Amino acid sequence: MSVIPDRHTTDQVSPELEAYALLRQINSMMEMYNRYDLRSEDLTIPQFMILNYATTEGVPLSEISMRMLCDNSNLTGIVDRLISKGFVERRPDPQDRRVSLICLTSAGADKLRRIKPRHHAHVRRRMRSLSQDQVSELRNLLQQLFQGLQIPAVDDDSREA
Amino acid sequence: MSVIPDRHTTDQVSPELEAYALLRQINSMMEMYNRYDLRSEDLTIPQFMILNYATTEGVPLSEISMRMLCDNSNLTGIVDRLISKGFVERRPDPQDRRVSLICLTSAGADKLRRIKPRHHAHVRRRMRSLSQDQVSELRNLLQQLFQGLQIPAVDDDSREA
DNA sequence: ATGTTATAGTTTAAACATCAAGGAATTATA
DNA sequence: TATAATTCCTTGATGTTTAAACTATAACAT
Repeated sequence: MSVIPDRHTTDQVSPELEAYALLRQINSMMEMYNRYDLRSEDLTIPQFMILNYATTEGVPLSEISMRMLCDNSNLTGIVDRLISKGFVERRPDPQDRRVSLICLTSAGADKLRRIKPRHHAHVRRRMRSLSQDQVSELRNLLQQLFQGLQIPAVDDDSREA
Repeated sequence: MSVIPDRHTTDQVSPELEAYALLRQINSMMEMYNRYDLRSEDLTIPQFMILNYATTEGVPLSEISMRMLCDNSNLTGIVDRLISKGFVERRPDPQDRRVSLICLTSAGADKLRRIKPRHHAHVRRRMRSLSQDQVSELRNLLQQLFQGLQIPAVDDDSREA
């Protein structure tokens, strides 16, 4: 392997690194498309995600942050903006006064009903370069990889005990 | 290892949407791990990425932003921070006075030599839940998907004028 | 009751991203 | 040569993310 740091290609030798680089790039491009789609609706990606997780009955903020794999503190500001747009509201949980429930308003539900089917259609269309079988195969591989990631990395090179 | 049960399971019907959801989640988790790894080196992910693209001879900033699929304006501040840490420097391009070349310092090269092999090893290790064949298969599918995304979704007419 | 620990959410500051706008240098075109 | 269009980079406004510190509530142990 070359020691000299060379500009482009020769670094990415292993299939693992190639696969991961592709995964990141695909994610970036899909995000670009999603951002563009949502722009005309005056929504950002995280705002749309929260809208998707909220319900009319209300969902605890921390449940949303767990699903979104992010910290509670992220959501505070995003929820604030969604509230100012009238799409969600905060309501205290009568069972547990620490919890604030994120509730979809009827305006939010309308918005979601209008956007979501189109978003899903876009995602499906953007994956048309794969056959149905290939999509299923991809999903299975990603599922397996995801589950492997769930159990946090115990380092090999760091001998414990 | 239960992946959080999704309340809205009725939404995720198609393999395409499932695959995309998994891709996003995997990307999030890998980023979490990467961020954690780099933390001890006092580097952020974007800083590490720029470091990887920079060379001692110098690379135009816009070349880096193209590779990173981001805007030039992102990099200005990140490069500033890398400069203040002594890992890169800006040099004017004698050929074209508009461009500023991002040059890896020897300190930056040292840092990179120390971090990069470990980072690559981590990525490979985190994909161990897939066999070698599965990794190759995944790479091929992602490659195909990525190429399909390259040409922006023009609905039907993929004919060249 | 008292104190400890854990959980839910917010706040803050620093870093990053997106987008629009602008300055400076280059290239294209008349 | 003049001017228009383009390219490279930066700046500023708005929004998101991370990490740490904080408030308030809850659960649990003496």
